[in-house]
Amino acid sequence: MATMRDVADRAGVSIATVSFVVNNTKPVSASTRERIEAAMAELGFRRNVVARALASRRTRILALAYPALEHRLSTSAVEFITSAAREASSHDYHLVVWPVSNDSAELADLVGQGLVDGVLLMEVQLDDPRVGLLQSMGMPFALIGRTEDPTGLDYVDIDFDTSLELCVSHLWDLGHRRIALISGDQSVPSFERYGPYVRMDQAYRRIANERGFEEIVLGVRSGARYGREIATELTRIAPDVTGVVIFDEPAAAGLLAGLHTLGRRVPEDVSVVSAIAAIDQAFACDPPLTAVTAPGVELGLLAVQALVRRLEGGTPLPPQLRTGSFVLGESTAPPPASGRRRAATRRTS
Amino acid sequence: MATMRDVADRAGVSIATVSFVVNNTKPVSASTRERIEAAMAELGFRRNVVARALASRRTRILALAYPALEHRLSTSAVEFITSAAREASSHDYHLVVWPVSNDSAELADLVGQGLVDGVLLMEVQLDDPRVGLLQSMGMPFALIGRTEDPTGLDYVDIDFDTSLELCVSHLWDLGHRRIALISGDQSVPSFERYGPYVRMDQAYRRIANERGFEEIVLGVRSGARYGREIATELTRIAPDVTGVVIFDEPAAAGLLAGLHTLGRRVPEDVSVVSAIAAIDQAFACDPPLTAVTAPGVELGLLAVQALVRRLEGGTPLPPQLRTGSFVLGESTAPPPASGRRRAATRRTS
DNA sequence: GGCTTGCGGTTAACCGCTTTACTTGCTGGT
DNA sequence: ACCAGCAAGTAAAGCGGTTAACCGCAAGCC
Repeated sequence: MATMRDVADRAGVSIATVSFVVNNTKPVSASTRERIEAAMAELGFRRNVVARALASRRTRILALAYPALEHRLSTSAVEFITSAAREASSHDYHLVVWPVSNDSAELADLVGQGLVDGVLLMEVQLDDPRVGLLQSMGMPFALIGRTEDPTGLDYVDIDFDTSLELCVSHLWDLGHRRIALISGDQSVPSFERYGPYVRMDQAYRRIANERGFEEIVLGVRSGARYGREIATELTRIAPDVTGVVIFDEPAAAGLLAGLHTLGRRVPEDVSVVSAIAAIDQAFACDPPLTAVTAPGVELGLLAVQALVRRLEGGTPLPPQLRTGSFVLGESTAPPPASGRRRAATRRTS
Repeated sequence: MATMRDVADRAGVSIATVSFVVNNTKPVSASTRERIEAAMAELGFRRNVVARALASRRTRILALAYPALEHRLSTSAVEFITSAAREASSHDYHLVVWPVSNDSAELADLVGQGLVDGVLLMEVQLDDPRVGLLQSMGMPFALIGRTEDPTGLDYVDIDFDTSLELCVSHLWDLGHRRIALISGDQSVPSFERYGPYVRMDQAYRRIANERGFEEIVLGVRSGARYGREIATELTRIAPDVTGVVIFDEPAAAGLLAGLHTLGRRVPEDVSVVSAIAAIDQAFACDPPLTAVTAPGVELGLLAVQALVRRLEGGTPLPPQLRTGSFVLGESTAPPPASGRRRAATRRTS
């Protein structure tokens, strides 16, 4: 590979001048610039990013740190990674992936190597130790998700309130008044302080309260098999529920299958809305799921933008909350007559 | 961050000696080593990987290049990336993701930057231009997938023959004799030279020939909605088929849903086997799919091993073909009586 | 005792680029 | 004619390591 030295020699200038035109960092006369550009073209010059990183103390590499253990929002994860990498590349950054455990020693180790300028933190816990760690190491970062009190931090996240609002409104407008939420099982140790579950829960309780319907919340572990189980559980605990919002992608499909096995028809007997789904996933279900899609692509992009903004010293990007788009499937319909009667006895907002 | 200079000063040795103990690259007396290690611990020294990369001309960074356009084997992609990253990290390498288009100019550009020591190529076409490019640039690489003639290349891939054998044997042993393959639609431009489809096709024709059953091949575009369409197609074209092997994860779910809609029961009327599936995905279907899982984790690991081996100058790893594991679901059963009769008139191998 | 050897370290030359300080040649104001 | 000011370039000092070459010294050998 040709170096700047080679280019400089060939153009008859000093190496510094080459640097100036490559980075456009100091004015250079048109004629010299031309000679240099010609030389670069002839030699097929590409600047060595490692040397540049060392000299400029900025590697232009970002890390995406995500817990390898469990991929809760897994289906959107590829979209997310791809989107983040593309956006990074459009800002002339690279993206490395760090599948770190929640153990922050591992993260400290990686950060200490000085390979990256900034870190994107996925799957943030409400009291995530990694946040404090990065702060104490002086490493810029942005969150996908957020801690309990994310004031002053750069973050992007799903707008759980609006997402759930979309789901519930849809059911409500169809006439449902017994609407359950199936969310993460917070008795599972690693789930108990998981932001999305907590926030979805809060949103549900707020909405139930506002609209005046009874709160029915079930916890499910992530995974299709658990979705099947929860179908039984739901039927046992709250047989009169006509509308279900489920917040776990794999479990949603399992729920559908489970209800089917139990002889409960969807959507005739029960309507199901998935509060998070990749669009293709929703289509793969039978019946196709009515769902709010996961804004993975958008979040990946925004997270990188926020981080880059911070790194380049611009005004920080304000926190971004995003909702996926509502996709009408065939898993929702007006409640059966009995359900509707029940509803009539209640306050209708 | 403490530098080697700091450590050297504190331990009262030269910076070279520090380098030798850090890299264990030259013998150092026990006492000096101890002093240096103490100094490192006290200062919290972490060697700067960028400086090391520049000096040693090895960045210890690997790139994972994958076409961002379409993620055909998408569900296993996260597993794959994670697994590759973990394996890389266990060899003290980092992994950057390059969602490049098939345009090899983009790849050439990235390679030219000198950031990485080697490249993992995903979604390799039978006549992938990127292979020649990397060779001509002298950049070590390993393939996930393989070109038409991969002789001399480092690659890992799915063992399509064995995978399909598992699927067909299962159906055959249940008594099926009319067994169709639903694979990628090779009339779609970007699919026509796609290795997995071609190889799965070949494997099917070979097996059909060996066992003496009629070849019935349908092409489907990737995606659940197309799976639904293909259900109709299948029923129209070959209504007497009792066993189906489908090689597209999203379409498999769609196929199930489509058959259901058409009133064809699975597995009573038709048995369905997915020749590639993430385990959770298979469970999410209704009925749970009998499937051969995608060996994404294993392939990610092996690909990195092959590449690292090449980089470190060991004897190259021979090509690795892997089959996922067979998962018995509830989408397969003996064929209906009429189907079985038909079969009896044929050669039973 | 003189000479080779091997051990444990040190010196210093890079790796390829960025960036600050400095030179040089002009222009122009007075 | 003199000096300030500016534009265009250059020289050189790093950035934080790696590594080849070298060096002093004690042991080993005849």
